[in-house]
Amino acid sequence: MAVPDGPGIRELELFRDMTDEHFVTLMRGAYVQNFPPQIELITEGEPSDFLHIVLSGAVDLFAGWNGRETSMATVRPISTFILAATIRDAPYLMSARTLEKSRIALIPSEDVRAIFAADSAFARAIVAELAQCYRSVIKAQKDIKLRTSLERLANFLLRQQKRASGGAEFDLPFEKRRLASVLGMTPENLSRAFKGLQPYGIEVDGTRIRIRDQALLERFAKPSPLIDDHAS
Amino acid sequence: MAVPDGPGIRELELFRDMTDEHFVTLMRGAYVQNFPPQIELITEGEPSDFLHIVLSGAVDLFAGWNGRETSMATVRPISTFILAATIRDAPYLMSARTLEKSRIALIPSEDVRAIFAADSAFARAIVAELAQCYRSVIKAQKDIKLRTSLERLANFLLRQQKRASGGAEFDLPFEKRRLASVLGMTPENLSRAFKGLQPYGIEVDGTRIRIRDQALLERFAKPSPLIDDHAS
DNA sequence: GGCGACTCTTGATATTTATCAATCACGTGA
DNA sequence: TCACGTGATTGATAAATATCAAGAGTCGCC
Repeated sequence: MAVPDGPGIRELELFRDMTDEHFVTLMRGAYVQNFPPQIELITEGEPSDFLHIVLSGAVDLFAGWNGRETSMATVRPISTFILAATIRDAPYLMSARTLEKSRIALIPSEDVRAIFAADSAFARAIVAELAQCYRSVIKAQKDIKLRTSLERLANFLLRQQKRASGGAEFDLPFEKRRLASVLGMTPENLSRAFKGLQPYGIEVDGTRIRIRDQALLERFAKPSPLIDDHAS
Repeated sequence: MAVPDGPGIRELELFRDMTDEHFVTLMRGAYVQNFPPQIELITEGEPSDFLHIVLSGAVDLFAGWNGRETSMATVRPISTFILAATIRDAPYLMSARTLEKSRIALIPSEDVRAIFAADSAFARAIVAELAQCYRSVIKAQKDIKLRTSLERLANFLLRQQKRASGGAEFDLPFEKRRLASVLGMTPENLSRAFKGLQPYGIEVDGTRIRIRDQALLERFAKPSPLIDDHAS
């Protein structure tokens, strides 16, 4: 029930430039909660009552249809999720579950919409964030429509490598079966895809990845900033 | 070169609530142009100098990688495209080309960003539009990750039917090869997919579609508002 | 009317991906 | 320590999808 004034939130791009007064108002109705792993935080189809912010841990956004399920994205600290549903006051399009023990801030959607109308700096930040999210999904869409699973994996590894300081070795950020789902394939196929990348210098040991020949992998993966740059 | 004060733009949700003064300012730098079919309006990777608005005709948004190409969406009057790139002042993630003879309004991105900062009603409208766009892409992503090509086609037909007044017969809104690309398959496979839907009461005659048994098709397609409702 | 360019369709085949079943590896807790 | 559960891997097979190569229809145009 503590007000989430701890490290992080205020420094989020989304809240950085709004007035103190509005920030306090927003936080008054908010609360922070700790969740164990594998807890379903929201369910697709439900009304969006809260804007969620991951303070620590990790959250998986996923969606289902007709008995199938697919992982759409992983949210890591410190960022928000389901902003769009909150803004439009529309039902969630995705479900969310904790991957690890996580600390989540919840801000009533109503308050977000109210302050959004009153604080133009906040409004601007929301627009920037939404535009960013939109572009991320477009990139994911291009990834899946233009590339084979092997190419998707190769490019994922390059992106992950960059995120993990750029060295030749790094760890996968989550379980392989979730990676498979994110990349739009089955766990069995992911195993085979890793083998398929051996000729391009990929070594796998459990969750540890080693890129033996950076140039060779890049020649195969052909990463493009218009798909793989998460920043722009 | 005429100022685009004709029917439509001002009534767009995006511009409806902004002040007259700001609207006029925005339109001062804008211009309207007619394009023949198959003209490439923008190219992915280029800086986003203009917000585009389709006044009449139709525009295809597509993306390419490594010699492949895929159709991402079709923009029909009256709506904008590449709003996100304009807002973030980032390069286009998609290219755009006219499908038919089209009338397009172009508003300098700089002006959009300036007025956006000054007019809170405009800012709010942009947020609503962006959130809408984001949700649309999420739905498209779910469509492609959770469904087979046959299911995607079946649901596309149901969506198209609804858009075309809901009768048992309607026309495809564009060429089959583009439809194939939108649905993430090859033209050959689309042909076969249409045949595969015959047992579910689909009849195809050129661009004309007939749904002989609505309930049967829906039982197969299992449309979901969380994927197929374009409105919410 | 008939040529040419184009899309669409069809068939044969290859590739990619999924499914099913079994085994392996690893960590946890009794 | 050893069973147990879980995720990862592997192999065999099936299904989905793509590719290649014709052919058939369509449309505009001379």
